[in-house]
Amino acid sequence: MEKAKDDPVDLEIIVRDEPAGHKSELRLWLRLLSTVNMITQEIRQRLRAEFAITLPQFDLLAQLDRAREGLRMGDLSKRMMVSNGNVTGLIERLETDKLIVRDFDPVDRRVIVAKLTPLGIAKFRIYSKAHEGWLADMFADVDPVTAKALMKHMATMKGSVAAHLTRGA
Amino acid sequence: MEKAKDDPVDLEIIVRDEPAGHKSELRLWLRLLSTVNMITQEIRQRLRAEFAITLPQFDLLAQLDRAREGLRMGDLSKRMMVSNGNVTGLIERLETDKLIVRDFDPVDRRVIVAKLTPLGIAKFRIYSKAHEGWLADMFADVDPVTAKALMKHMATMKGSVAAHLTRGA
DNA sequence: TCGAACTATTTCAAATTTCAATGATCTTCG
DNA sequence: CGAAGATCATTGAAATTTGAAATAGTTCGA
Repeated sequence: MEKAKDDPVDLEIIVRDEPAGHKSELRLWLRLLSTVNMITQEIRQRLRAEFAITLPQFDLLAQLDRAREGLRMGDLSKRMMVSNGNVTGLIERLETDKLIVRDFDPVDRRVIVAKLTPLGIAKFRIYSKAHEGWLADMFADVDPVTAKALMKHMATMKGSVAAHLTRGA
Repeated sequence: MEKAKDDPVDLEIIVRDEPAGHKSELRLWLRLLSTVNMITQEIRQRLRAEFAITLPQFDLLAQLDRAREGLRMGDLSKRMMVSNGNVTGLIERLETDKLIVRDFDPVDRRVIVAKLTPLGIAKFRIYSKAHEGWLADMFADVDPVTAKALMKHMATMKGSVAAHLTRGA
């Protein structure tokens, strides 16, 4: 006796789980997102309260600190994962504050390279140390084993995501 | 023969690890952040391309979809982890599009409750299904064991962070 | 070498976002 | 009751952010 496609039980399951039961992925995503948001807001608030600097500006300084020879606007945009126009505005404000400078590339005159000034380096050193301390505080109850597992599993997840992007497949 | 504090090797380690060796926390944070950014940008782009809706608007609709009886502006603000003023602007645009409505609370006239319209419910249902599918795609290479471990470990991390916030301890 | 196709950056409009200040309403307590 | 203090939401200014269009410069093939 055949059953399959007309089995009422199967239909019931299908209806309840429309359309493909991806709830667990959604839950994982929401947990990831809310945790990151929580941390982000805490850092934003502390940067403002203690150093009167915004989080996006801190992020940009951090990129330049890691690349002392400077970065092109486009590279900054890619590394920060924000739009080109966004970087232009941030750079303008930081240049006004004398924390960075813009230099034209003599070889390719379309290219602009931004780098930290000595003042920018000095100030970021201070911000950066505090920032690391805040993270260590917030992660204090995460034991090393858990942290290590997270590093590994997040690498897996990041790889999966990167492999399934619409654009940069 | 005593050694300890004058041991050159120990000093070397200390110097290299100034000021308190929180590099591993920083690395974990950056990995978390970049992964979430990658996913966020992908979802933002797909929402725009396929449904002509912005990510913040989708997020707000999602909150209201989970609370069919409606939410106060302040609750929306807390759940979305954004400022009060931000929610006001988002709600105004969504109200213009007839996706949500605002009602005064008859008991407490300071309170405003936002809820989905039937149109909002119908449209969000479509957006939501697509959204879940995109997540499932992006997480396709994350095996269930890894996913389960991530759920658990992210709960630990979220708890640690929540316990060490400046504000809402 | 000319011009079409690319590439790097800026510009612009609209939306988002924060933070502080304001307005309106409630609550409490003398 | 009635004012001080607390709560809820909006407003306004400045910064951030996106996405598309515009600018300027480079490259490469006919």
